[in-house]
Amino acid sequence: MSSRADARRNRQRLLETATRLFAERGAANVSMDELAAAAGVGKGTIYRSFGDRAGLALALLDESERELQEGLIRGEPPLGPGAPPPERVGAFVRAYVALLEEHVDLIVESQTASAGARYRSGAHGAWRDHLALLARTGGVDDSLLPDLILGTLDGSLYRHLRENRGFPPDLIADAVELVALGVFR
Amino acid sequence: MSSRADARRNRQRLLETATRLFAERGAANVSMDELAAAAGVGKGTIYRSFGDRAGLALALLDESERELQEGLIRGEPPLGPGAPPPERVGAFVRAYVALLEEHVDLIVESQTASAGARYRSGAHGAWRDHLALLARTGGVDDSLLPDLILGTLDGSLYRHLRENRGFPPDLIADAVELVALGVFR
DNA sequence: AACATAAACGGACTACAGTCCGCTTCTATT
DNA sequence: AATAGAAGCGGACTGTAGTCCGTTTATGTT
Repeated sequence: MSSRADARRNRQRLLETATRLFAERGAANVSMDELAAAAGVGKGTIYRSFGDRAGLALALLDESERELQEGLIRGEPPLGPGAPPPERVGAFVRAYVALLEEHVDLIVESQTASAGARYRSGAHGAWRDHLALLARTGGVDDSLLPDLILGTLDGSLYRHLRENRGFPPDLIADAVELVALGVFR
Repeated sequence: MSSRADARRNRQRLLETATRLFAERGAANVSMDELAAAAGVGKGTIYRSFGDRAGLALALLDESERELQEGLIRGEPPLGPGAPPPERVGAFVRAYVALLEEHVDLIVESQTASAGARYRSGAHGAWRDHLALLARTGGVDDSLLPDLILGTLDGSLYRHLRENRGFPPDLIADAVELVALGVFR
């Protein structure tokens, strides 16, 4: 990691403080100045550690995203290896909807900054790779379909469907699964 | 429209000036202050007319979106009425990709502002309604699938696929069509 | 322990979206 | 034509993301 201990400590404090503040008042209602003040550091320190607001959101998502990745690689089937591709696609969709349900705010924050920050994140690449692998295994074109399926799992779309249109997570997951399986037939 | 002639005139000038500036330097590189100055009005006038940046983008998109809507309602099949639903879905996808190709920047701008501005726009509702009608006609669930298909046509995703991943419009349209037809089978 | 130096810090500063409200201009009415 | 009131205007102001750079501090070296 960072060579200096104080930097690691500050980063850790920022992550903890951000988690708390975001939980208390909603990510969208916490400014970077407030976060800096609450964590007792200068604003520059946040930006040194995380680059920008999207980077902070991505860092806060990191743990949950790693867990899901772990499940995909080493978990029990059908999420992990062993089950036929269509079932694994369904399991992934459900797991990702659970992630959305818990962290929409962060996921949306991670998208808001300058064009396509999230698409270039490591986690997003992992989801794409996973779906691409399943596609190849199932004999399906793997170049664009993974991105399109992930498009149906977009954060602001999910929030819109949940909050404005009133659909429950299960129904959304069912519909996304239907779309995904339509191409994995 | 507005009751006052000067307001209509200012709105028109703003639309023309914005079109020109956006074309010259890219929408993302034109600030609201610059636009106001270039159009010779105060900044408040922009906000009175368009609400916010997303509203301005939506207004600039209006003409092209109306054309597409017109094509859906009164155009020749397969875009217009008369062809079987799956063919009409394909035609819509291609037409929408053409719209994206021409106006990604504006479409992305129309999404950037506060949560889900675009989802609540009239045009987006029209696309959803259109796909929902086709779904019903084809005996397919129409509650969520239209939104998910539109999710695969998201502006920032499209830009990412075009600019970062290097796919040409045709391939993207093919893939989206495949996804859409997968559920409309 | 003292030092050199690179890493990290912090807060003033910039640029920008969006708000607010006192002032101006249009227009319907007489 | 004069007028009153509503509609619209404009630019100073606010809040916030992100940058910049002079100052401070951690750490490896002697």
